[in-house]
Amino acid sequence: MRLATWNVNSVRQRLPRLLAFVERWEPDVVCLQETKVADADFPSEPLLARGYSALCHGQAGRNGVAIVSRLPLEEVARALPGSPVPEDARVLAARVDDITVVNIYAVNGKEVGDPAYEVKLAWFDALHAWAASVVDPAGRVAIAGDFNVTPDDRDVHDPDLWRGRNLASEPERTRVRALTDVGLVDLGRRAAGDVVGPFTFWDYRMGAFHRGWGLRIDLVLGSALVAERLVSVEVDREERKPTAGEGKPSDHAPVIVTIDD
DNA sequence: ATGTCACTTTACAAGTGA
Repeated sequence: MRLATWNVNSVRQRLPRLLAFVERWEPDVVCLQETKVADADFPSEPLLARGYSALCHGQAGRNGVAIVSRLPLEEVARALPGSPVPEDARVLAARVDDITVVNIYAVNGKEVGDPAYEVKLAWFDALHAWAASVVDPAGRVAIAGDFNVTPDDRDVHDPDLWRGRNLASEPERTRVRALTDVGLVDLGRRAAGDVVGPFTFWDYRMGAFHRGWGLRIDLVLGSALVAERLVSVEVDREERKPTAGEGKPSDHAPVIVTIDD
C-alpha cells in the first residue's frame, strides 16, 4: 500500500497540483490537511474521475481534513474525544484494506506562552488518551498528518534558533514521544536514519524554501505490524517549488509511505 | 526571523491564522 500525507493549504487552490500528484505517485490513500472547505464544496468529482473517492471532515475557511482513496474507505471516526477545540475539523479516521488510517491536523499553537499553545498541548493529551484506548497494538494502524511538532533537533534546519520555540519546544516533543510510547513508530525517521531532515515544511515568508529553512513536521506513525512492512518514505520536495505545477505551491511537501502488502 | 498566502467579512481593505 502506498499512503501519502499532505497539508495542501486549501484543497481548492491546490486542486491542479493534487490531481497531478495522484497521477504522478499513484498512491492508494492520501491524507489531506487544511482543506479549508465545507464538505458540500469539496472537489470530489475530478478525483472520482481519476478513480479516487473522498471522505471529508471539513469546515469553511479553516482547518479541515480529508482521506482520498482508490481503495474502499470505511469511516471509523471524525472527532477527537476530549478535544479542547471540538468545533475544529482536525481528525478523520477510516479503515482502508487491513489498516486503520488516522488523519490528523494538530493545533499549531502560535507561540510558547500564547493561550493557543496550551490548547495545543491539551489537544495532544486528548489524542494520546484516545490513541492509547483505540489503537490496538496488535493491529495495523497509521496516524498520518501535520503534527505541527518537530520530534527532535534532526527535524530542524537550525536547532539553536528554534530551541524552546513553538514547533520545537520540549513539552510538544514530549507529547509526540508519548504517542510513540503507545507503540507507534515514526516511519519517516526510521527510514531516514540518523540524519538531518528530510524537511516537509518551509514557511512562505523570507524565501525560506530557497534558503533551506525547513522543518519536518508532517509525520506518519505506524504500529509495529505496519512498521515491519515499511518499504520506503519519500518527500516530494519538488512539489514545494513554485515551478513544479499549475498554480502556487503549498507551504508543505507531500510525504509518501510505501508498505508491503 | 517573518520578505507570503488563503480565507473571511455587510467586501472594493483589513484582520486572522498559519
